[in-house]
Amino acid sequence: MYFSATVMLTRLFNETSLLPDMQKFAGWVDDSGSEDSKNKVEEQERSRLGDEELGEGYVKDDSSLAQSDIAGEEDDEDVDEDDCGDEEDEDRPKKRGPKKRKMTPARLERSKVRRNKANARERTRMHDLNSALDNLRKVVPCYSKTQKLSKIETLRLAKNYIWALSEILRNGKRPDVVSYVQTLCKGLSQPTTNLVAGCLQLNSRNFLTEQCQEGARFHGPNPSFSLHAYPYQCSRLSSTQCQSGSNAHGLRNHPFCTTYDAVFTGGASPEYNSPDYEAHHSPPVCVNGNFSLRQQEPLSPDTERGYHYSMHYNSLHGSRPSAPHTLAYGPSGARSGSTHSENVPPFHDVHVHHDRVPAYEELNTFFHN
DNA sequence: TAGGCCATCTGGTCCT
DNA sequence: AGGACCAGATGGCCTA
Repeated sequence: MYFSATVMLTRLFNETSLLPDMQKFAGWVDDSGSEDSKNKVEEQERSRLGDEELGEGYVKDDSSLAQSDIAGEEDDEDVDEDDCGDEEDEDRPKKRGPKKRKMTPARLERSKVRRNKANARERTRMHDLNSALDNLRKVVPCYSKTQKLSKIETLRLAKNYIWALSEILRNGKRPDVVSYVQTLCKGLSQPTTNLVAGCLQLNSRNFLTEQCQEGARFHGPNPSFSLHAYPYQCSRLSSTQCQSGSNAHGLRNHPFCTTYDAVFTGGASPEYNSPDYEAHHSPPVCVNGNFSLRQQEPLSPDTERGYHYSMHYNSLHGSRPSAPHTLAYGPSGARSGSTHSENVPPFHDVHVHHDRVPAYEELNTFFHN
């Protein structure tokens, strides 16, 4: 059995049976956004149907179908000729496969209907996929209704987010904000990096330059990151947008973005309960703690085109640190100061350490009951 | 104008 | 036969 990306995403975010208690726990209400997308889709469908009724829709469909069908009809004639000629010309190899039947007007019509139905199904499928992606956008850090992350960036950020949460659970300690942002931004484009940094109330330029200058900090005995230059300039988001923080240009603070303190210091974010939020805090879930180490694998130049990957995990080279308290995150960063002695597990009733695997199961049980 | 992103159509493949 | 999934092609929109 395999799960395609479509199935995974759709099941993950559309089938409420999978996550009812998690949603209950976190107060997720995904319907608002999906309503928007549904309305949009319905509007498009109405206009499309209207065009169709007017005979203006599916022009390309009809023409292409007509062309292919015409071609098919020509093929049919060829087949018929071949059939006649095969007996005469034995040198020519016989065509394999089922013989093409002549396209009668009825078959032509059925073919058109079938093609249109297939197109409609494909549209629906893609809409479902996009809807699932929209839901994913809402639960990853830095959700903005006006400045949506692209599909690929959404997936990358989600992957990093899961990774960061799993590291938090595994270590049972809060990371410093800079390391946390670094984890989230791994492999993201510069605009998205700026967006994430802005979401976390971190001046992205300072974040980047500071990291470049202080990169040595992350190359200690247990280095977590190495950071090189960011050659990318913010292209899609203006620099003012990127650096003015989460309130810029309609960007609304994502609960997780604004609640770094709330989550990791035990404080409460005043915005967290704001009705303005379209998204809700996603519960940290670590399925088994065994996240793939394939992040070290070379990325496909095709899929990763145009981006300069400037961060990588040095500590992910195959083996995990055996000590339960080995930090995958670097020392204290810009905001946390020297507060390691005050490190509080993000979830007071769950202490997850590397050598206590059942904690993950307990956590899963907690979220699924 | 180029490049990125996206929606849609389309034909192929696999499965039921 | 029909549906689901996938990838390629194409054209539109937006931004630098």
